[in-house]
Amino acid sequence: MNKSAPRGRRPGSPDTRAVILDIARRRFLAEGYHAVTLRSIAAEAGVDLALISYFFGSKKGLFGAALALAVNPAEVLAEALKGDPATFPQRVLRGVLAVWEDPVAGPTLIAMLRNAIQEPAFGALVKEVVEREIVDRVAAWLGGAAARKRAAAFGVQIGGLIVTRYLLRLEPIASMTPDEIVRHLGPGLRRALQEPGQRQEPGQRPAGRPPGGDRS
Amino acid sequence: MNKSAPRGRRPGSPDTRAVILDIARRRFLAEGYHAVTLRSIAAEAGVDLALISYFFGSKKGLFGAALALAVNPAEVLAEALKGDPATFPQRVLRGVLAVWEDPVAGPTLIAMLRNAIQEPAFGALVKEVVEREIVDRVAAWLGGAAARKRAAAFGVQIGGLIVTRYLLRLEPIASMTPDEIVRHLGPGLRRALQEPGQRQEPGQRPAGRPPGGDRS
DNA sequence: CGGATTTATTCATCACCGTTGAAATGCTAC
DNA sequence: GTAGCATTTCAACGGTGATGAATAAATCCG
Repeated sequence: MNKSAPRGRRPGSPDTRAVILDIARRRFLAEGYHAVTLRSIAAEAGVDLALISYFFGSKKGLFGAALALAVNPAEVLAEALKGDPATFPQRVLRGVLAVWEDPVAGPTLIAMLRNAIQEPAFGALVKEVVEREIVDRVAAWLGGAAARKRAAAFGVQIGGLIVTRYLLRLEPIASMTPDEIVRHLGPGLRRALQEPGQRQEPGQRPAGRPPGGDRS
Repeated sequence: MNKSAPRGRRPGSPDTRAVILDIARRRFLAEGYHAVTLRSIAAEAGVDLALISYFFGSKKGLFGAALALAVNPAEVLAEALKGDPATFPQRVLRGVLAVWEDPVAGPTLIAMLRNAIQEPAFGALVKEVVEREIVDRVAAWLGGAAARKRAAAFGVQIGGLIVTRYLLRLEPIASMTPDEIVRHLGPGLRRALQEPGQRQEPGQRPAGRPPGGDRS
């Protein structure tokens, strides 16, 4: 019972590369980077192990290629930046929740973040993107004194939400509804955007700061 | 040049177990779980590979044993719960910063958290401890409506601080001084502890809310 | 003291992992 | 058609964590 396929190229034009990529994506998301072996992917694709190296160079290369087509999280922010400044935190929260709970984008982002936390090379990339695309933009939008630090305080809370809700799945944060999240996190988020000395005036946005303001 | 040690037990009473544990701790903290091989630890300890399995069962067992003697993060909270309620957030922030920047406890906690995020079994343990020791206690201390959810909003921010500052080392949060952290995160943290509907009155703790203890 | 038991240690080996180089085969351009 | 390129399998390598058997010291017990 010699079932080994003949040696060279297969007849027809089967897109083997795409098949491997599909299987890899599904497996990596479901089981995590280290738990998935190249051999098992090759077996599931009905393909020799070496073909994966041929197409993607290495296991890391395959992982990167499989998870490449994620959404760009910066778009959520760009969208949220456009509306009424008074409700900016709510919009960001809604957007973040929508993206991270999207059945295709969410798991991809989670897998990427998981790996960023343990793989320094990958982590540096995430770090750079977040700093440039998130912190700097919020800081520019904020203006005023210590804008970058206020943006950081904002980012801390968004990051905390993501990690506790989606990575560690801590309760009760993991099972709260989006409305509850907005209700409980919105005020603190808004407060973090203000300048630290200031008191919050009831019923209005902190005065004297038109949204197109000066740089930090 | 046959340098192989004789087979059985060594003379004297060398505490080989402790030696292995020491080396393992240093290496795991410096290089991370996956980068360290049991063989390299065994070599550095001048010991056969199988001895590690004999003492600790598996690589995971060794990792757990090597990182077991960490501080109890719940103590930080217990300490902070005792003082003036108005400055509770500041005390927690100072305590968290002190522990996570401690040269011995800090790296241990970071390594544990890193692994908790990628290893579901280990993550479940962290999850349980945090929920029981942190969230529940803060909720009990808070009292009032939706105490557990307000405590969760608090925990989100503390968790976000830890992840962004110590795990991902995002700027500018990673290089801010403790004073700056307290200045920028304190107000948002205090706001998260209040009940969501309320407006913050300047200069005092939230006044007596209507006792309509509605579950959210 | 001396034999039996427990504890510590090495050796040899296993199955599996990711990577690599060589060979074989089909497809495409000239 | 045939030369070259893209795809595919095969075979092997060194490295990994785990495990069972052999051996020697320490300890217990009479």
